[in-house]
Amino acid sequence: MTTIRDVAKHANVSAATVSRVLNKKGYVSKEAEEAVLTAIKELNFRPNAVARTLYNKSSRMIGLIVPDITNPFFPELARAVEDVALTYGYTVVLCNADGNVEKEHNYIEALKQKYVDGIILTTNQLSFSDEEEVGVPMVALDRIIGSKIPTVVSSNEEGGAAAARHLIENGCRFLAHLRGPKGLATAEDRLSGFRKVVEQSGVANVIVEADFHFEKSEQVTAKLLEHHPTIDGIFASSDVSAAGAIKAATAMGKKVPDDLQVIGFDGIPFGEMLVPSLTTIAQPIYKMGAMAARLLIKLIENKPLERFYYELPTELIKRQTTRRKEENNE
Amino acid sequence: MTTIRDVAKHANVSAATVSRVLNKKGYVSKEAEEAVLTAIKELNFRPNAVARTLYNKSSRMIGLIVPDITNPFFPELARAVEDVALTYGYTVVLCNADGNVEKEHNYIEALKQKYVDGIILTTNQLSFSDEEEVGVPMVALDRIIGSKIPTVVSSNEEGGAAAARHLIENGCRFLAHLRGPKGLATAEDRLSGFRKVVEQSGVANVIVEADFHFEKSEQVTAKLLEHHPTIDGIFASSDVSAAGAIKAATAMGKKVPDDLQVIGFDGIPFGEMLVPSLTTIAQPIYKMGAMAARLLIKLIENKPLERFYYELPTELIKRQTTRRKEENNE
DNA sequence: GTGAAAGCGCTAACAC
DNA sequence: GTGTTAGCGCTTTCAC
Repeated sequence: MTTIRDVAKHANVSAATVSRVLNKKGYVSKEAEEAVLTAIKELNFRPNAVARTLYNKSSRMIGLIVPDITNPFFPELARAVEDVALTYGYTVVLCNADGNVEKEHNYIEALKQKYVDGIILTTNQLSFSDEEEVGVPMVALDRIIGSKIPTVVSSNEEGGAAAARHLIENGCRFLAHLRGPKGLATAEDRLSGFRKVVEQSGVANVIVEADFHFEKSEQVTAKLLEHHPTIDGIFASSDVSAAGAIKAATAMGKKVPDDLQVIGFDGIPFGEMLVPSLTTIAQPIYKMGAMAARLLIKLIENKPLERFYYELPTELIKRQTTRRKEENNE
Repeated sequence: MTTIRDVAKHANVSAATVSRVLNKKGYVSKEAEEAVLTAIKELNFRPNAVARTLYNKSSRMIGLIVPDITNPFFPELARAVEDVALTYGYTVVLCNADGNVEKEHNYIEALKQKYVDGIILTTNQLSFSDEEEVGVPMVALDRIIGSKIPTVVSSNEEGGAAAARHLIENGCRFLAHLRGPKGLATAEDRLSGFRKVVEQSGVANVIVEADFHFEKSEQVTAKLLEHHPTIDGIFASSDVSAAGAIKAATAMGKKVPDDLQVIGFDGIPFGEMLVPSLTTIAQPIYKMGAMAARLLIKLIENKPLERFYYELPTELIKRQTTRRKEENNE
């Protein structure tokens, strides 16, 4: 491995001078600079990032802690984070914490020991009190952790409301909501938006737990439709959950959207690939990830944040699993 | 930050002794050890990973370079790599190279500068001659890079053959293959397996490019079915591609599997969520990732590898997009 | 058994 | 402008 001292010798200057031209800091004469530059080329020198990190206490790495990259919501988020990180010269360390508090803690410790400059958390659990000083810049993504930690979410409550509105406007008269995990703020908000609209309009409704989970949604929907055959609209709290509902309904001989309309939540690419394609409340997933990354980098660089809470709008994407009922029009 | 010297002072020993107990290396008296251990507890000392890395030239990190984590084949692979890495005390740095040679090179350089212990490559391109010394342990995953780099793939050719066989056995008489990107070994192998079976059995067939891509598959299938309305079986080179084919066929009024049978390749969870659920040639994705990670760690630890080429079997998973044609039975 | 000292490769005071 | 030096926090010879 060639070091800064090798370069220095080769260019007949001192290590300090080489460091100066590398970091474009301090005065260096034109001649010295050129000598160093050519020496660097000739020796194919690359500065050792670890030595730099040790001195600077900054690794230009950020940690991204997700519950499970296998959950189709997260790859796009991760991609956005990575893209922005790359732009600013950071690399990202991926951690799957499975919503496990201990695993998450261990990751945070391990990341700190590596001098990561910041951490993006998209975890299920509140794994530590927000007041507790973590000692490293953090931002929360798609999860609300505490008032001290900058947060990026989408408008889950309004999204839930929009979903209910859409089904009702389409003529549905008995709605079901396949809700997400209890205690998870995003799931609670979607439920709350749904509930408000449904109560206001006086439409019959049931709410059941489905945990964002495909098989569980399938099972739960099967039972639900058995007990309440007149359900004609389902709002699933994730697109994967919606797919489970559609599968169960189809297996029982119900036609989507004719007998039963279904709307999901998330807007992952997979919804478009279903037949019929899935109507959904889309979150701006990539934007959320990118924004979280940008906020984190601002935090790292001690730049001022305008706010600590960013709520990005969701959008109703009408596709084929919902349709205005003709017979209800005059 | 508390350092090894703080601990040393607190325990009335030298830094060297602390280091010895930290690494369980060299002789340390029982008393000294205990004193150090309690000092560590009391001061809540955590060794600085970067300082260690600088000295040891090993970061206990591995780089994972994928084309795009957003492609649903890769999250499971990444998860497997991360799980195994965690088991052995490694963390993983995620890099999306977009099949871009330059990006990939930059990543490799950046990773080396960080003293990563090894790299797993799942890239589209051969980005450098295999002979060229990269200077860091590497393994290739789902891609064949060169004879010197240990490789993990699944049996793509046999999988392609099995797909063709399945369609033919089911009574299809005119097959189409939506092939993957030209020049990509896995895609070529699937094609080659398909072709062998089809030629041997003398079944009519067409081959078109679809690039593993949903929209492209949809468009290409629409054209294909227009020109060749009697096509009754499609082998798509990825599950996403199969979804595109199904969508196009359905849009044209064809019923799957009655009018047209479709089989995919990959075995990603998404295939099960489709209605009808997707018959596919499943790769053992998690296993492949886990094996690659284990091989890499062996390489890192200078343990002997049994082989340099591991081909894991694919498996036909029969679901609802294919079905034996009754009218063809006697 | 244990400590002093050197050094991993880099940066930043502080001289000159 | 440039070099010398100390030091980031750890590990490891080499004395004792």
